[in-house]
Amino acid sequence: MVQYATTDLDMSFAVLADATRRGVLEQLGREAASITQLADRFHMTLTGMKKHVGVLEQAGLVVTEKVGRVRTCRIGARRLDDAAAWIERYQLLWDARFDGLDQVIDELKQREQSDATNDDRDNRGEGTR
Amino acid sequence: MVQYATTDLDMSFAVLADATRRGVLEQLGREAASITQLADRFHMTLTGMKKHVGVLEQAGLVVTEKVGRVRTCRIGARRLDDAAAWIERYQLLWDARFDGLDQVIDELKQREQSDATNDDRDNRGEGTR
DNA sequence: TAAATACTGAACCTCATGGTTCAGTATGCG
DNA sequence: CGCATACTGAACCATGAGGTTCAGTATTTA
Repeated sequence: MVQYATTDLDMSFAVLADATRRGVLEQLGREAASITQLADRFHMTLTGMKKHVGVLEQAGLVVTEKVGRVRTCRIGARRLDDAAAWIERYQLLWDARFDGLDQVIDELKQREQSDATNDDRDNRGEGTR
Repeated sequence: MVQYATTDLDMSFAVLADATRRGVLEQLGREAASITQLADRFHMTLTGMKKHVGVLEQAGLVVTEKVGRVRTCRIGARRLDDAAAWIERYQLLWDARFDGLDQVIDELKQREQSDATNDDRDNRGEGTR
């Protein structure tokens, strides 16, 4: 479908945006588990958990292996380095920006105060029709 | 339930799961911009970009200020520390898990070899934990 | 004052997500 | 064998995300 246009980074972050999936990752980080065990632990149907595991597996964050009728899930070889790297890069940008802007911010705060006496409504402009 | 204070983390990661939003953050990290400028840069309607900015603003990652008819967007005071922290914590878990399993894996490989000389082609040896 | 600019909000569209139920299939056990 | 267990897949559902258009409102500019 459409989804293949999305990048690894998109997928990494999207995967992490779900609390259940983060929980599963942490759980598997501690100990391998079957689908049933995970479903129980997160109060969800087998089918529902299977989907989450599928997402995690497709992202390379989890590997599974079926032995007999039991599918065992473990954390996968892929780390979250790309996501971590993006955030780290952004932190640098942020630091540079804010370090350089410290004076400007002070100025803005002062200006804000004088503006407040004048006009403090910013987003609710309609009074007249 | 076992879950975290899901909302913040959920939001942080969800915000980052969109390439446009990541781009906007990077852009604003370099230089403040109006909605129109951002919309142009990312080939999107004003309304569309406004929504993204709204999401970023609600997450505290962007602040905006309307002066006259122009709304100027800047990166906000909030850093991505919570997201970074989660990933970092997971990296530790991951390392511990995989470091701890190194010997096991080595053993398994060796066992594989001796098994191959035998007759048993079953190498799914993780049964014992 | 009239026209262009910049944003805003409502309504709508399409598609993905997170979850379910239900009906299988394969496996293990007594 | 016959039943319970464990997973699988299809179908369905509700919600929300990401985007659009269209019709405004407010501000600047000529």
